[in-house]
Amino acid sequence: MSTTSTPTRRERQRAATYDEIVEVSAALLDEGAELSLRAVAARMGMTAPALYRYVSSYQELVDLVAFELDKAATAEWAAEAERLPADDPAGRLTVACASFRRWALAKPRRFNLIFANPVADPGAARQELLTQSSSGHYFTDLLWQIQDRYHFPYPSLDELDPVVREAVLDPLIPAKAEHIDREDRGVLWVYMRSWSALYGVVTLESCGHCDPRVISSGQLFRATVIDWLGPLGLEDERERLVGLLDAELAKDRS
Amino acid sequence: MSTTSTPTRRERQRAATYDEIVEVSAALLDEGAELSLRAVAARMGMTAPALYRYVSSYQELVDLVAFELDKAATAEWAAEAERLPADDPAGRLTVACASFRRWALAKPRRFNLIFANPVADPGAARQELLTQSSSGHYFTDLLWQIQDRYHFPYPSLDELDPVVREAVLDPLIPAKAEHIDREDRGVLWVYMRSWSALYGVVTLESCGHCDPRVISSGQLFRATVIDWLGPLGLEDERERLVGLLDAELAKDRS
DNA sequence: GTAAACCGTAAACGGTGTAAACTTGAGTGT
DNA sequence: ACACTCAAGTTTACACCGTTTACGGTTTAC
Repeated sequence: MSTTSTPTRRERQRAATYDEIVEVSAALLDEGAELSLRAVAARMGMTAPALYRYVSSYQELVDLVAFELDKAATAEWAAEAERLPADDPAGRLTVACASFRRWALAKPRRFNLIFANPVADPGAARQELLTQSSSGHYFTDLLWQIQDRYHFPYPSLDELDPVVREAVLDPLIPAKAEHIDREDRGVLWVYMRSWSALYGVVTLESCGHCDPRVISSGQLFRATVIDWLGPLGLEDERERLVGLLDAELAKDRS
Repeated sequence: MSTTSTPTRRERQRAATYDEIVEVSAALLDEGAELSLRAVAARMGMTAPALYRYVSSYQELVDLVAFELDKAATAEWAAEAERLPADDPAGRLTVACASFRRWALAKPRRFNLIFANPVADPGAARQELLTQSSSGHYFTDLLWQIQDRYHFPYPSLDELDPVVREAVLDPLIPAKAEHIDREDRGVLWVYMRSWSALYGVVTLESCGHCDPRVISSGQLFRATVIDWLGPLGLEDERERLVGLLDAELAKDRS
């Protein structure tokens, strides 16, 4: 069984092909071209049906690319956040959020593919991908570290709506959820709420559904992030974090 | 010139065709079928190129349908809000928001077409449509009525970021902006912020980018709306409005 | 060394948006 | 009433798309 030990030649080749598929797809996306099986295949020097050895449908190609680009993007802004020491999760979150937004505005087509894609209807396949979303894991983890350090308040299990309670006890986005004690799962509610806020502004800005000048000013995003300092127990760090945030936003205008 | 007086027979026929295009497109969308020129044309008993007498490209068809469906949806939840008297804008806003969400979850493909569509890149055409978005007008107007009645605080012009100030002075989404005194344009900032919050949760839920159980519980949406009661000066109405909101949310679970 | 598994091809089917040329029929001016 | 105009359709054609099928070679494994 070479699945865990050294991969065989064929396996390496196959993995490389997968990488190239993602790479080429990302290039097409960034060029503004349509993401299509034929275009990807052509640029790889193959014919379209050959791609069916790697993905079983166009939708699966999209899912693959979305998943990998999410992973890559997460690594990107995680790297930016690592400018700050590991014992400063609040600073890291601030930087990561700003990087997330910067990425979403710089590569709107990638953002759209990953985050503004209906994930609900087809049933099971995409739901599972959502479960292992890299960005989801990363932000959940940061938030858990912040709770560990700043002890922001969160609802107890019996304060939660029954349906929500069920969801935080058996979470779809597990992240490090197993590391979190059962009674402390209320933090996940805070996670969901803050993710909703972050996702909201960034999607609004990336999709352009408001005044472009307001987007470029960054004030909508700034205000939204600042609103969340309190609920996350970061009031004492306010000045420092806002400074950090403004420094990040200044990068966008250069 | 019969453009303003009685439309000529040809004009009426043409308008009817436009209506049918939108109608058929909506039907296709709701059936889960792809929205395509050929499908629309076929269902109308025409050939695809004939549609080019009405729209100059596929994108323009999409824009047309999006615009009209936005108008129709706005009329729909405006009608629901009119259960409440005209001098209760807060109640109307509460009901309208809940209706908006209900519509977004019930007709996700319509929602996606209108609100989760990149509007930024192509340049001018779609930007103009955004300007005259019915939903934008409706919510702006309600918020202005609430300000008129409850006098929630809003930033003065010199408190605003210069770029944002420019945007509120010469707004892209005009609504009844001309009715608002120049110095009072800061309310538009509150409008943008609350629109961002509403758009955010609803898009998150409609696109399914979080735990489906949390979506069905409605708690994420509920919490977001409640968070905005304070900033809109509706703290005194809190109990009544939350009751109204919960009554609306209860409809979804039946 | 041989059988099997894998990776690619070519050909084909039905679908898409779009451009061009052509027909038809209703509306208009004299 | 007749001719003219022009809008609203048609047919044909092209290039692209996802997908299926049948068919070759290579590479691997026993």
